[in-house]
Amino acid sequence: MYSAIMNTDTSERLVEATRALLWERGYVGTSPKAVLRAAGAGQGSMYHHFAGKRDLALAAIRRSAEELGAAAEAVLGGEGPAYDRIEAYLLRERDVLRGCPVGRLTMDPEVIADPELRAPVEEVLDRVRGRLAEVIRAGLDRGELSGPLDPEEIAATVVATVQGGYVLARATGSPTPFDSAVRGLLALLAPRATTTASA
Amino acid sequence: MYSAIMNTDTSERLVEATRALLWERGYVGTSPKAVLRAAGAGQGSMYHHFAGKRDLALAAIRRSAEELGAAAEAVLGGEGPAYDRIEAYLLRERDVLRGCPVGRLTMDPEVIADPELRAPVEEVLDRVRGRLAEVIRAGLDRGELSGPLDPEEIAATVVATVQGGYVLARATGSPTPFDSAVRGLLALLAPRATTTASA
DNA sequence: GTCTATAGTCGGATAGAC
DNA sequence: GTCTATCCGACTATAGAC
Repeated sequence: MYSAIMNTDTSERLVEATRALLWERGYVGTSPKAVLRAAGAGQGSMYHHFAGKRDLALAAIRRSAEELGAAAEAVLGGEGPAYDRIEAYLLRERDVLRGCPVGRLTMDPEVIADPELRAPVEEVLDRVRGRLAEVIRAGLDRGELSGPLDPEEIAATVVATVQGGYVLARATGSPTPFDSAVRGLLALLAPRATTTASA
Repeated sequence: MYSAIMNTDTSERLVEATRALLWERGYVGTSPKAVLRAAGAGQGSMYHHFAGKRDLALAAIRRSAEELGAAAEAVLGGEGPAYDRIEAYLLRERDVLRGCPVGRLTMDPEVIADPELRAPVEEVLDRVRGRLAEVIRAGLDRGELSGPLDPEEIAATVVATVQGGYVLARATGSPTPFDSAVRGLLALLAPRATTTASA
């Protein structure tokens, strides 16, 4: 395809269908047959555009990772104070009960065992973590955040809280524990009486 | 089995093999055949002791949940200060790269869709969260923890950080981000200069 | 490019001998 | 209680017609 325009074509529909199924059922739980049914295509179409299940999943995972990275950058790249940007990241619109389309894949042994499939997952999660660390570091420098905190560690805590929040929400069948976890973290991050350790 | 003694029997081996496979591959990724191979049993044995895959998984999930609850209670039930007990919970021995044998199941659509399979997962996660909330509430009452914090929220944050830490660790193939997330959370929980909001 | 037909393997479960 | 034999459908892929 040298003409990149015009794409509600079959290839496109196959990738989108795969993304949805990967999100819901993971790699092991997603069959080519199910993808074809969802995309409204036949066997031949899929094997014409992709080498097989793995190749199709690779395209889908790459796109999901890209999308997640863009969404994170959209809320973290702003101009406000560090706390506000972290808050925006934590409170951004999410389909909590569906879980994270990227984080979910880490529980798939076949994804984790395959370096190429795992790479987009690792990269985007690292990137978000790094971006959060920058925001936190800037916040500490400007005195917007209190205490002797390691930016990399806090960034990991923030991402982990979100990823773990999905787990709690799915376990209970309700978004409530996700929201609780996020509010708890925000309370811990909230600038206290700025008496730092200088007392 | 009215004589509860004597159990390295087949039934026992089947449950243990199922627990291990469920942990590694999840419900959809675990086949009866793989369980039988791991347990060194034949088809007949399994269908004699259990009604089928689902029934076997139910037994395995219940046991894993029980074990997790006991491990959590062991570190949280101590006598020390709240911070120390939370720290003990966060730092307890874990096979980080294998993920959480219980939390992992929340990503399995067939487990989540089946109320009986989901119940042990929900219950134990709720129980740990409740137990942590008690510890935190006591810590706040005794002034061991600072600030206007909601015990239920902080408890959710603590459990979420652990569950999400597994995700980050598996994504990178290293336990490091799990440890970072935990240390970040401990730094946030650490009693500051106890100047609370009374200034 | 897309379709149907076909192949070989595995998944989950049953039947019946021992 | 445990075993082997067997069933049927699903999974992943290939072949070849259109």
